[in-house]
Amino acid sequence: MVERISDAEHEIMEVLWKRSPLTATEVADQVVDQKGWSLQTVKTLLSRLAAKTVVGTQRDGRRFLYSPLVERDHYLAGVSRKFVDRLFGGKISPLVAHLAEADELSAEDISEIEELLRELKS
Amino acid sequence: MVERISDAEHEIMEVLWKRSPLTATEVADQVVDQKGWSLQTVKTLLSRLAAKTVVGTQRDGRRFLYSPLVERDHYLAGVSRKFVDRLFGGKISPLVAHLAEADELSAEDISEIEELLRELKS
DNA sequence: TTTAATCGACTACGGTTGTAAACAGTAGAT
DNA sequence: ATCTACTGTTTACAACCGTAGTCGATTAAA
Repeated sequence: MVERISDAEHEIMEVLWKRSPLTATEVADQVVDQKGWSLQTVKTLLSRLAAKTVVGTQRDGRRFLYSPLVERDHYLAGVSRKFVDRLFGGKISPLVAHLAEADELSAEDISEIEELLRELKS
Repeated sequence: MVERISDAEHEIMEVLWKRSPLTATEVADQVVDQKGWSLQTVKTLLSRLAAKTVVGTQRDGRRFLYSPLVERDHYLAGVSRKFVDRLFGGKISPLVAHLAEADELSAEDISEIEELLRELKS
């Protein structure tokens, strides 16, 4: 089971999943402006992620290089499962139905999903 | 925007969405065994939900009757949106793809979703 | 009418989260 | 050799969460 990752921590993970290893400052450069966080905040989040052993650290002189230790796919699969279980009794069709009802599905979404399903069946 | 509802609170909401209004004890009867909570815990959760104005209270003698003030559909739509936004860049097809890859989609799920999409397009 | 059961309100308390300041070590500049 | 800038570490702190004990009021029972 993958450790729980909070919302703010998840932002950091996304950065590292895009490219790694990175220093704290490099990570910060990609989120500070967008999220309005301070460098200190980013460092705290990185430490917490490291403590949870969901990112790994590698010394590079006086600083650390951070890299994800869990794969994005693996993590997403886990949280998706939990989400669908908790809110939709484990079935994804009600979720699709909900998004559909709320007009959250674009024509593009629809064709993409159809394509996916076609592949699945073949 | 609907107030944030925590996991434990959500359990309570599900009970109230099924039937309402209910007294605290009645709500508790439906979750205490299953979740291993005490009656006090249920009362606390109900109070917090009431404080968030996501359930309403109606005096009935010395006790309260609790009812949901937000519709389940509305709430689910909101959290689904947030979830898909945060983890999948707002697009649901990657979510479907994930569940599919993890073999989480049964043949039944697939046909249900196809049916949904057919309806959408008509 | 005294008592026992029941209600909601208030209090508690350790853990997590978001957000960061303060601090201490160190490498590089002067 | 000193100072400065940059690192990670430690500490902070309020809000939220899970989980519940306690307390004062009230009602139903005896």
